Amino acid sequence: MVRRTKAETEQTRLEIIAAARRVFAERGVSHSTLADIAKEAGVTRGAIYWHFKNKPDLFFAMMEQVSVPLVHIIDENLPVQNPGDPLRGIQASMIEILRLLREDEVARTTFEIVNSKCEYVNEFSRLDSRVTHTGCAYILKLTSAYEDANRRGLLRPDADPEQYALDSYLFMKGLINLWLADVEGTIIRDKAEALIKSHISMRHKSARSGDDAVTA
Amino acid sequence: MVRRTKAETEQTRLEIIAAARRVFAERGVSHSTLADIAKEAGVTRGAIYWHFKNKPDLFFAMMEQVSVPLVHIIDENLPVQNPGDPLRGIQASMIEILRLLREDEVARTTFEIVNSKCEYVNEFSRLDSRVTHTGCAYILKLTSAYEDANRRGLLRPDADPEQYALDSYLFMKGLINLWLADVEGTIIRDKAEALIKSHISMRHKSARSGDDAVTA
DNA sequence: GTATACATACATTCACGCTTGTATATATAA
DNA sequence: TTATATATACAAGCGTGAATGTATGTATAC
Repeated sequence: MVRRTKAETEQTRLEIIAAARRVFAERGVSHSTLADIAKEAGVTRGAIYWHFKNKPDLFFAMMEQVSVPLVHIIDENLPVQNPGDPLRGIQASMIEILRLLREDEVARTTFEIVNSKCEYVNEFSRLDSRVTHTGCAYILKLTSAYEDANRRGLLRPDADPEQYALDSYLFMKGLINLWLADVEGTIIRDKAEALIKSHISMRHKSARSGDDAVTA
Repeated sequence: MVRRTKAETEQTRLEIIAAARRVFAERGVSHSTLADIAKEAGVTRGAIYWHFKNKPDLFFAMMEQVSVPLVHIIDENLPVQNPGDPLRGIQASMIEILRLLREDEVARTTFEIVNSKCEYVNEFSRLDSRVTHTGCAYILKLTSAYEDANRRGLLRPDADPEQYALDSYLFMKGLINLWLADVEGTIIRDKAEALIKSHISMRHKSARSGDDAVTA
């Protein structure tokens, strides 16, 4: 086969990425050959080398498919959702990220690969710093939200917004990791949402009964 | 060369592990060949196959070298250190783990490999569950400590010890990860200890000025 | 017609596990 | 005490298979 229409070409590109995701998830990135991926996608290695420079480039394209909606989720929930209660926004962003992991198989599989099925050396080390960069952006947004909450007098008197933000980020980072590792769901998959609420509730200046009493 | 004394044999074994650690750290586990490791250790592949079954077995031996002192640190600091204040013990265990990362290059390098330079598929997936298992043990110990603190009335009235423990574990998991990724030290390496104190202080039922006022 | 979007073929490199060879240590018997 | 047998601790080479990148072929959309 040969030259196709633009739409078909793009379709081929997407199918190669989807195939790469499946193969990466099963064998790990290092042990996934471009021949395997090509076979899985129903094309040959030539097609892959046409669309992507090499394996790291393909891997990066696969990551982009998820990092974009992830940033979108954060930006949608963090500040806008509950203008009156920033803590609500933070909590919402965390819960929505978890929902993404639960319901979006593409996102979940990609996270699994990025977390535990890729070695960040040589060509791939720059991808690692890219992940870190995205994380730092989330930290900054969390810091703003906590500063806002502090101005509104919602936080404990001894609160440091920047440290709260870092603490929350590390919590989410750890949560995602363990959530992915906890395949059987016995450790935290069923407790994750309650855990997030506990994490946020801990920051309130006073104890709260339910999770609806939100007043400044 | 051939048959040596027991002490020399053990020395060879240790040097092979040390060489593996260096090579793994540089090239990643998948792309490290046993020949590379042998050359780095000043032996041949034959020596490696004598001491270890295969690459996963060698990798596992490398991990054991660190997981043993890690568990020791936790057990030494968590309950025993400050019998009067369990929160102190939790904080101490966290700070000591960080000290291990900072001062023990063997531990630090091993953590780097385990975290971001190994793909947990096939033979290596069982090693991943081993890491998770060690983590669960830490969670249980943290839970006991928080339950103790709660009985002593140290925690916020709305505290749930089990959720506090999970939150702390996820925090440490995320902290170690980001600490390792933060090679330049600009993100958290210099703030890590303050962050731990903030994390613990947040759990106290009332705000505390310094970090020395510990009374039941 | 020509650039495009692939498929195909090829050459090189290289890791892994196995097998075989050998020098040394240790135990035991004479 | 010494000779011998055997286990130990490694070295070295080999065959197999496979992955990468590139070079080239080719049919089609534009």
